[in-house]
Amino acid sequence: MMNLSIAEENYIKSIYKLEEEGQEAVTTNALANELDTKPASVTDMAKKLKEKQLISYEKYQGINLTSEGKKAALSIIRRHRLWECFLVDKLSFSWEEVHELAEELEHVRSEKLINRLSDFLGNPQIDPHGDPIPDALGKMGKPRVQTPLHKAKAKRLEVVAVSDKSTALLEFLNAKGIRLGTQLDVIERYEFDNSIELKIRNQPAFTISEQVSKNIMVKPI
Amino acid sequence: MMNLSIAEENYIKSIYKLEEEGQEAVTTNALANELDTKPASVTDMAKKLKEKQLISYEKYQGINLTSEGKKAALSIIRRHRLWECFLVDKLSFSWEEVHELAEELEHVRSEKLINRLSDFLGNPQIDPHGDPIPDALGKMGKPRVQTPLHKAKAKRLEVVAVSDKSTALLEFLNAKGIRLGTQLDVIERYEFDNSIELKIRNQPAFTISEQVSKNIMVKPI
DNA sequence: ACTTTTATTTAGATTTACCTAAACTTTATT
DNA sequence: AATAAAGTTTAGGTAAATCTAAATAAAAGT
Ligand SMILES: [Mn+2]
Ligand SMILES: [Mn+2]
Ligand SMILES: [Mn+2]
Ligand SMILES: [Mn+2]
Repeated sequence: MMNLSIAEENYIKSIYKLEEEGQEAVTTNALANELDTKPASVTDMAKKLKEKQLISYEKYQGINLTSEGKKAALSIIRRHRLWECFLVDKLSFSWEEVHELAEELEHVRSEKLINRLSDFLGNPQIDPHGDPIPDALGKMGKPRVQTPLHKAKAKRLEVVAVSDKSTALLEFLNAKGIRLGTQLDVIERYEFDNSIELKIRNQPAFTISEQVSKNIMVKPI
Repeated sequence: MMNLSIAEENYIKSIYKLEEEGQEAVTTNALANELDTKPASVTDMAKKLKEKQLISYEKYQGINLTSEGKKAALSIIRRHRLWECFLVDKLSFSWEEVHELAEELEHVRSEKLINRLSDFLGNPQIDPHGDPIPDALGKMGKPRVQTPLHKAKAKRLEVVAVSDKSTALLEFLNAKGIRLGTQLDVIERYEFDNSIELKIRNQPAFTISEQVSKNIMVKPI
């Protein structure tokens, strides 16, 4: 596997993410938006990554990772999520603080370092946001059947992941007492704005917007 | 303190190192050599760092860090050495493996991260090569009176640091059983090539070159 | 089918961090 | 003091990663 620049790694990771979110072919605009850059820059980089055989790309046809590209993406994601575990488990950061830091730490490329880190952490399977961690060979468990709260049918649910890692959302969840493993009772669903009234065991009920519930992944208990 | 690029940080750190080694003003050539780059590139960067007020520099007169520059250098060195401690103490790397990795990790700039890391490690005072670690305020203990083995007078000595961090030297020292804290008996000094015959407690005596002894810092016991 | 809107690409610049080759200073040697 | 050698800077260029503005293609509306 060849050496990628930090910029190239960030592109690969974002392409992986958008593909995972369902995009058949990742569009120039979607990538520009995800990476907070301009479409023209994406087109430039697309040519370069195609040259390196990490993506398939034809003018106006969007982008897809090749199997080489997927391998690279999984390796970067593994680093990212292990560093997040380290920060939370060992340095007592909270889940809304670690994404930005891991965004930088993930670019230190050393197999040996990352495998030792994994051992040191007890080879964790999920990161602080509930996302699965690829193993040293790039295997990432099952695709994880993620039901977002706004589509869940059961009344009693457990939080298994959050899909948006922004500080804004995570701080909101902190304030409401929602974290990984939290058990929720759905009291009411309001059709008007798709808001949901929730209750956590000994606490008073509260309401969250659809925007929020879309980003909370749950499983029935 | 402004934001420095990785390249700028590496320059600042190298200037600090060369100043520490005694250079009144750091020369263009010395820096180019230290950073494995070309003198013309050093001149370019010198202009930029002067602009940012991190160094004082006049054409043909060499380079010196300003107090701002020193502050920046100490912060980078703190990060470098704490990561080295982490790698050795927590991930069981050996001392010859950690310099290159720390060379990358040091560029993740977060006060909070580095202070938590320091706490996590028990606020160590010296790194795996015997070098002192600046505290959060940039204080670095005493300048440490480092006697290189080739100049030491006493017969019984303890290894307190190594000044060259190359894998080559450190692996050589590993092979000879020399590490931090090792106690050495000087058996003989050969005037011809300044080689030194040494003995470590239960082991057979062996001889090291001046090249090596220059890089082993000792104190009498 | 034609037109408007949206998405994407190209053309041409910019910034950072390098480089080589040539010019210029400083220092050392006759 | 004059010349040679060594060190340093300038001039001009390259590659990566970005940008804006203009051109072109695809999609959506009528
Ligand atoms: Mn990143
Ligand atoms: Mn995460
Ligand atoms: Mn470095
Ligand atoms: Mn060190």
